[in-house]
Amino acid sequence: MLIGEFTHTLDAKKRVSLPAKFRKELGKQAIITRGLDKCLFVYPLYEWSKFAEKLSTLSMNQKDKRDNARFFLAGASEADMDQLGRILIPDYLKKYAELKEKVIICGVYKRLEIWDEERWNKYRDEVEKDADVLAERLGELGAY
Amino acid sequence: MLIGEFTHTLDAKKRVSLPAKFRKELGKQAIITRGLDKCLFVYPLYEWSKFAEKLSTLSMNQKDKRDNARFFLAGASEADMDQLGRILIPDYLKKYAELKEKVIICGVYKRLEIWDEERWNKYRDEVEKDADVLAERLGELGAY
DNA sequence: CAGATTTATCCACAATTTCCCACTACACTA
DNA sequence: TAGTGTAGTGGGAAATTGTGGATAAATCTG
Repeated sequence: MLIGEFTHTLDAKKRVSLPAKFRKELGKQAIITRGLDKCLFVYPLYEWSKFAEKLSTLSMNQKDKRDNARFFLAGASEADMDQLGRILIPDYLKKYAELKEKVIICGVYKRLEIWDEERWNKYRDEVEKDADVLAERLGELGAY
Repeated sequence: MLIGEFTHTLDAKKRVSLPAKFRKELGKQAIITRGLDKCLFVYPLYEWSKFAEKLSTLSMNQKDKRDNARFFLAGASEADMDQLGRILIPDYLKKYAELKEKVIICGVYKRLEIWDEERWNKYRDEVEKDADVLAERLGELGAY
């Protein structure tokens, strides 16, 4: 189970080291793909293959299915770790997620997510704000 | 497994080098043909024969199926790589896909697709906008 | 058949990627 | 607190990749 939040740096050669905690679980090979909300997803190979297999069997005759397959498959890339547990972020994924030097790596159960630090902070602030509102309402309604 | 996205150039002699990553999987010969959404499909020989087999056994008495078969089969052409892993794009395919100098080569699991860079970017932006749909699909396919 | 144009094969350069090792920082142990 | 180990970061050298061009073979044309 991949949980926790880490700040790492993306070096000039577009490498990031994955938190040591996650390495055994990911094994030697992981797949990195476009994720939702402009972050990147990192899956252990076996998790991803299941997903890819399903995607690839979607009928080619329907445009929305083709679109989906392209987004996730073309957006994916094998990320094999070097001996120090770092992976390489392909250019197009770096652009997609707008990664700068500092990135956030967080575990979300079966996958990791990689965020640009700034975008992550903004995102989290918003979620937290919403949570306050939610909590307030709950309080008003006497749900505590 | 052919995945990933690469930007390459189509030179004056209508050659493109295929990403090194894909070469072993494609072998010395591939089939290139018209693809859907105005891109080109590139199949490894083995995958192509399966695909062609399927196409040719489609019922001959439905017009749309016949059209389909013609579209893919008549448009196909052998693409043998030179020693540096480049293939030649026939004129009629170059026109069909409106290829200019910069092209995108992306892997969609069992085939490659070749897109004109501009068209690809526009296309992807649109797909990306439908994040809701993507998220939904992810859910359906059990990627959470 | 000669000349011209296209097509194929080969080579060379430059830039990127890959692989390896070194350094620092922090934590845990003795 | 010194010592040991691990984790994260940075950089150098070698190998590979992508691209453009040169030369040779083939095809076309008048």
